[in-house]
Amino acid sequence: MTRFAPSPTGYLHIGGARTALFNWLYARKAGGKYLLRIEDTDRERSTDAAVQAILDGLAWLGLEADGPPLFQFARAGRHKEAAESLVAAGKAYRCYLSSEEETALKEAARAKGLAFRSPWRNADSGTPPAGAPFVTRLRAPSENEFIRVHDKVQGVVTTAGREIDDFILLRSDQTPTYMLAVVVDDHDMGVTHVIRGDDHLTNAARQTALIHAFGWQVPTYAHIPLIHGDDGKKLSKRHGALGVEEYRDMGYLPEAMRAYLLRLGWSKGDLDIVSTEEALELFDLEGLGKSPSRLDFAKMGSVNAHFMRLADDQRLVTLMREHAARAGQPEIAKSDAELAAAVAYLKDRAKTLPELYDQFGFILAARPLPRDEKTQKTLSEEALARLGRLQPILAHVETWHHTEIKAALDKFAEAEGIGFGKIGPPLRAALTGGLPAPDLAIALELLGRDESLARLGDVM
RNA sequence: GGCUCCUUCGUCUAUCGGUUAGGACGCCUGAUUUUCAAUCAGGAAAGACGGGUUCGACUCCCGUAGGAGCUGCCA
Repeated sequence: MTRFAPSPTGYLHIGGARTALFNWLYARKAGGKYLLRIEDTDRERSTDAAVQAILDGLAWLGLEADGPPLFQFARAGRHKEAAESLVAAGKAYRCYLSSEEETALKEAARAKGLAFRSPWRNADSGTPPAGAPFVTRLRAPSENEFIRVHDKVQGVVTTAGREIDDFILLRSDQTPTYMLAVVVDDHDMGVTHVIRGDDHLTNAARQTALIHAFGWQVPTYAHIPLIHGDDGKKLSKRHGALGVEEYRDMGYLPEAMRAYLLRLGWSKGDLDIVSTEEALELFDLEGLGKSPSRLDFAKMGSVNAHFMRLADDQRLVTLMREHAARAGQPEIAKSDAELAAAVAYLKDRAKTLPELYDQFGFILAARPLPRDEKTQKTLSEEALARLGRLQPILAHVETWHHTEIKAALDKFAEAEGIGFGKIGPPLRAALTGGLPAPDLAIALELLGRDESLARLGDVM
């Protein structure tokens, strides 16, 4: 049983997406379940829009949970009850410190290099002021105890009890903190494996102390290194900490995102691009790396190109149309079937969906095509004369298919007694006006006979 | 400040005491060639630094430097 537990305070960024992917893969591989828990105990910062963004992002990535999402705040009652059971058992206590007193004590503790302890942790600290607000704190492990976290990535991490402070379980308004909620929920949900960012590594020691207080089973931890920006600094909005929907809008395929994210921090020998199907067979915690990795858009592009080639042409047409619409680009006035046929030739020339759309540029261009200096030069008098002789031949190609067109072109070049190098450039200049386009026979087929002949006519 | 974690080509990584330190992306060169790509062939490119341990260290230990995290009534 694994879980992905984002807090809905912003979009689902790429690091979170990778964490979700690893949890999802691990559960599926092991025949277990993967659940989603929305950690919304911070009422100030949690928003419904963020919840939706996370849900949408995960859906786009195809990382559906094995059950409905659990909203943590809805379980506040259970959390409170759990904390109170700890108080009753003497493992936690009520602390009546004012915030000024607390700040002073914390500063003093820090100056001495000790973790914060409240005087209220001791039973003989006096009678509680009647009606005064209080928080509930964990009675942290004693000075000579050690908490060991057995982490599948980081190894055994030992923390001295004196390093663990009497952290708050229940705030003064009796709502649970993150530390309490995580521990109680993971236990109640039956979570056995916790795969999360290593920003939680030191929290794992705290949580382990809490779990011990409850007398519960400690889950297996795997703290994965964070993803950094391409400058090695922490991921920020400037360099890639975008919501996953922005990657979608940049024209990446979800299966490519999964493959790229998988390799960011996980490896299996020399394997490079690992499809989701293969990953479902191969994923393991042993392959997780220990050092932070950086986002590399160039690599991401090449991975995406790989999956574009494998993708179904009709699907690419649909996705490409969605993108063009979203980007406000003109629609391509051709049927899906026609486009799919073209995509088959054009998709290995594009790394992303917008690039695929751009490949249609030469088809979309309106007649007469503008000519730059280079095309003008290519269309010499000699070349134009030759195109004039080619025109009727193309007009009579029986089936307008690239193999037949190619045969006609070759035959023409032979008849003219010239290499294709003499006919290709001017023909291309006439047909595309210098825009990038595929092989000429294919370009001719895609353009259609009428348009092709019309473009030839335009230059003569 | 204290505690914890990390450190192999520009990037993602393989290596788990003995290798010419391998692969991928990117880059460079060449081939192909009708543009741009794609493709194919080749190339440059790495163990942060300093000490140990050992017959032998990228690999184990210590230190230094750099990076990151935690140290919240945030998660």
